[in-house]
Amino acid sequence: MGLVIHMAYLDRVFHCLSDGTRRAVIAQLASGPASVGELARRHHMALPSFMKHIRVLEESEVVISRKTGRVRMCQLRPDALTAAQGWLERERRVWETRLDQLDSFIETLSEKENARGNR
Amino acid sequence: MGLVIHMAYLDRVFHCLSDGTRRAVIAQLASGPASVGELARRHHMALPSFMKHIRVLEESEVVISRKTGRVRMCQLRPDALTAAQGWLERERRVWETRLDQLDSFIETLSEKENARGNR
DNA sequence: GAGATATTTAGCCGGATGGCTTACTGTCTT
DNA sequence: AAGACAGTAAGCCATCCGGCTAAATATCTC
Repeated sequence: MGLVIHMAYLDRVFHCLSDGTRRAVIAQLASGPASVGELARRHHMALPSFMKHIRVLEESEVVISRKTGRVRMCQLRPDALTAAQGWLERERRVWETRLDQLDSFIETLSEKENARGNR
Repeated sequence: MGLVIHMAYLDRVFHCLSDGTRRAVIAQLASGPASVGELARRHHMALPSFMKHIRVLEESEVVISRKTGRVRMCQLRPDALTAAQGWLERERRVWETRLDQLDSFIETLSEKENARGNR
């Protein structure tokens, strides 16, 4: 049950990362907070279009923003990318373990092969 | 120029990962190859719908498949997730470096603060 | 309080996505 | 050669995506 939520969360994070503009924003925010306006200026894009990206970034919990006066400042969340990274690492671990097992299986096979050859 | 291609590639990989069904397929393939039919059976889904996922997985170069006779076997590519993982790690590194710098900046500040206090 | 500034809201648009069914094409199996 | 089986092709459909413009809403600044 909590699993479903978790799934939907990964859906959102990876979807968020699947767009070049959003990845660029993340990259920029990694070196410090910035206002929506500052961020938008670097991407030849109308502000309302850009705002949609900000919303996606926030909904996927990669970015937080807070408005003071008329300017909204954005920053990366401390644990922004850990969920995505975590999933990838776990999968990779399974996958590599299996490859290792396969290797040693093949090794075993060729040892047997040798043994047979030495008969 | 090669950069653009690289971007589009990341787009595809992350988009590929943004769907729970496809992540489940990857998880399953991590523990060994399987046919399209076997894979489809575990996801209450019509085969043609499922095939679209397989196509996405192949286009994002996460999975390879080969048809022998009437059955198509799928497996993970050896370097399936490295691009995605690589991007995440690089971003995270920048982000953490900055946090460290921020820490030491704050530390410097409070040292100055102390110095001033000691005047 | 008028005007500049920084968003924000609303809504349009073409194209992609992710599900479906139905019909076709090969490849076994008997 | 007939029928079962595994996958594909074609095309329908609702919804989402990522861009746009035009108009509204605050919040400075003078």
